[in-house]
Amino acid sequence: MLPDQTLPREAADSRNGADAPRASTTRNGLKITTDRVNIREVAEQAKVSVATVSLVLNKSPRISRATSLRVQKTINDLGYQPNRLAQSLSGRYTYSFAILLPALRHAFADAYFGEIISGICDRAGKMGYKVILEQAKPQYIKDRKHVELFERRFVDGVLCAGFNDKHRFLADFGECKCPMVLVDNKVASMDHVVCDYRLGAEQALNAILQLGHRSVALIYAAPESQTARQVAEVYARKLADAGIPFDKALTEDGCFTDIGGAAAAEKLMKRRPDITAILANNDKMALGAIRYLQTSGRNVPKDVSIVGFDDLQHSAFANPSLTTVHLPLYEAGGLACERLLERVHGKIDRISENLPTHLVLRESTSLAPILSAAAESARQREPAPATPGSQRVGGHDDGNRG
Amino acid sequence: MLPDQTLPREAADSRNGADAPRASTTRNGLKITTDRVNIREVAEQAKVSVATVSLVLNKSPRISRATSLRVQKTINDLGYQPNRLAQSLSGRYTYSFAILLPALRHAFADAYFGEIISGICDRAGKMGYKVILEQAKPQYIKDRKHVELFERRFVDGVLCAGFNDKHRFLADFGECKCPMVLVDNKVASMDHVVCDYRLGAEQALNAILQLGHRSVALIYAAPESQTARQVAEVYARKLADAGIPFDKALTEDGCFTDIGGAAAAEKLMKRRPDITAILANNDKMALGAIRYLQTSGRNVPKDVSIVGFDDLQHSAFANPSLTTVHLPLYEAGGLACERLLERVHGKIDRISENLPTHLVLRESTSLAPILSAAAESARQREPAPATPGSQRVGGHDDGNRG
DNA sequence: TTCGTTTAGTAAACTGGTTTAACGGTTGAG
DNA sequence: CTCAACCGTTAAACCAGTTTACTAAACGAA
Repeated sequence: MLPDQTLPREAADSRNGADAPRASTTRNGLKITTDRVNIREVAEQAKVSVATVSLVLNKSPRISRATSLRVQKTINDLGYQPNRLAQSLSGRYTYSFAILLPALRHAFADAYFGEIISGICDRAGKMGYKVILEQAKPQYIKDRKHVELFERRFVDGVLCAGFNDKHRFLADFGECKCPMVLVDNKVASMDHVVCDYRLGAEQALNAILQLGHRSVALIYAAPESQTARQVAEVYARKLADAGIPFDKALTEDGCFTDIGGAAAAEKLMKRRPDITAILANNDKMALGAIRYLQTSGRNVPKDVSIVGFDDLQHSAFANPSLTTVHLPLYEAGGLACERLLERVHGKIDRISENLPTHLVLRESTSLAPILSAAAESARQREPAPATPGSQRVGGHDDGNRG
Repeated sequence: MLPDQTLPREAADSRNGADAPRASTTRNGLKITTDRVNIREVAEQAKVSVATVSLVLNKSPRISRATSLRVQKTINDLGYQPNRLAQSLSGRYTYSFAILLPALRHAFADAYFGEIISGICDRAGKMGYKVILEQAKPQYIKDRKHVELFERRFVDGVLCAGFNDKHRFLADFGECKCPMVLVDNKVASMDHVVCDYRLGAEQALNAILQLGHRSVALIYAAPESQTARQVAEVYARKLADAGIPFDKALTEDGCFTDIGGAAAAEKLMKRRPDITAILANNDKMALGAIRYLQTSGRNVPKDVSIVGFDDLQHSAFANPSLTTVHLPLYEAGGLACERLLERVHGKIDRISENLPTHLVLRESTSLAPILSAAAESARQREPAPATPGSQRVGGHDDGNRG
């Protein structure tokens, strides 16, 4: 009622310092606090200034060991924990990253993204960072919510997976100087951490060619994606090196989905029934292709061998289990996270990491049919080149080229 | 140098009001602002108070239409966006939820959790909430980081998936009055949104029994989990209703994994080679079981029928494709998210939702072997009860019991 | 003894919003 | 023609931290 009843904060606080015996419930005569203990109560209790408590929290060397210990004890006694909203508001960092994925149906249920996300979350957790999940739906991009992540201080950085050249909004991050790292894809000259698809393709095709296959098809996807193009390039080159001319009829888009893979396999086999091996740009399409081949009465691997890309966890439990190029997606996620943090902390070097792949030989590949009979009769002379089972074909490939 | 050079904020600001022509770069004579436009600049430009801008932002009815439009225009002109750290610090909400998962290896790569996460993220996005990802590692729980999520104001609520009775830390949320909803599991009397495992088990067993199977095994997992126990209960009851006595030798723990499922199938078949049908508590174990059966020379479904639980996306592309109980995990995630928000906004009703399942008939089930021959000769009289392919066996089951 | 130089700690500005009590002006009832 | 009620707006307290410029005390050297 009286106009002078509202006192400036300092006055009210000092009055409280005299009145209240231990604080923690009532703050000044007028209002009741919201239970949680804050930095001012710690300061009061420890008989130091708020600034000192803050410096202790941030391990500043300007605080003596004695004071630091005393404040630390008060912090423990009171069970004080700093409010991170206040910390981030006045401090430099939010200690959060976002993971941005394409607007696919149930995107987070995809094992490919799942591996990347797991890698990011584990590493981020170790670095003291939280991870938030975002999906780049068309409206989301139109509203520029991806830039808003930075402008409204949701995050310090963004990790993008599953995008390619046609996703023009990726350039926005660069323009706004927002730290962003692409995971397992490259676009223009943006920062990225990728699996070595070139190496993977070499490993897959070496295996296929060594098994004697000559009619080798490729189920590709998203030619807008640099990594996908690299696989196609290596496919063409490796076949050429083996004296097999490139034939467009041997390639088909599988849209990265199992249904797409099945449809692609159908088109391929109808066009070229002589195909004995198919390389697919991911495991989903490979499993889709196997599904089609089996439905259409063919045997995998006896009639047609299949090789995938990814090495998803359930590919080992397919029937037949899938021979595939293992991509270190978990590791790529973790590394991207680490590099992103360095960037946030001011490091300006371009981020461009290439992680080696390796081939996992399982049951979906075998000798080319023509060679099978020959091998049968020749068996007494030497064993078959590849024995089934899950065996890793290791490390670096020579990768010889012109 | 001079002690009186540092003026109180008001003085400095008013001085700036006279000096600076349009603000936005220099704030007072002494310091340069950090580029982003804040609410005070908007207020200045619109010639209203900061409070008014805030009220306009929050669509308070106390502001006249004219003023609101004018302020809105200034906001658009300046491209102002409120800093959400400041909003959350002074406001009531953080507008963030956490998803807490168990500390499994690469937890986010699991399609089961993926479906739930997708459901949560989509719904949270629509409600204007961000979602952060957390994993309940042992050290995490020891450090009480799960409670810290609330204490340090990271989130307004938590959604937990993949836990059961033995995860005692779940009780901490209740004690601290922290809004938490369990997704697809029940523990004690905590708030939850679950799939109706009882109904699902009925649907699966109805199908199995109708196909004439009498030796039906169960691959269960996590008996600490209420939903898992429900499936086991319905399994025992349904068999009893069909005059088949319960036999512990027909049940085996599969640990929810594909490897565990394969191992369980092996133990079961060695103990009871007469088994002709197996119900597994999730798709992973079902696929693992199929894998073992095929490796050991049996045909699925001719020798043994398999039914799973989950209906993960890739189960339709297995060979044979999996007959399974579809769990509305995506929907459960979304609904849990919605209920959690209501709870955060003060609604106190207990949250207990049960979402109906349905059976998806695919290729991994067929007539019991004994009946197959009989059906063959009887074919001219009536068709086989179930035709293969992916057909949904709809809606609610009668679920008759004592 | 006196004058720099550390050292340890603090007051106060600062981050950018929300919210509440109050205020001046207009309107309606008595 | 008052007085009360209402309406739109605002000043200032408030959320809970970080950071900077300053100061008092202790120290060492001249």
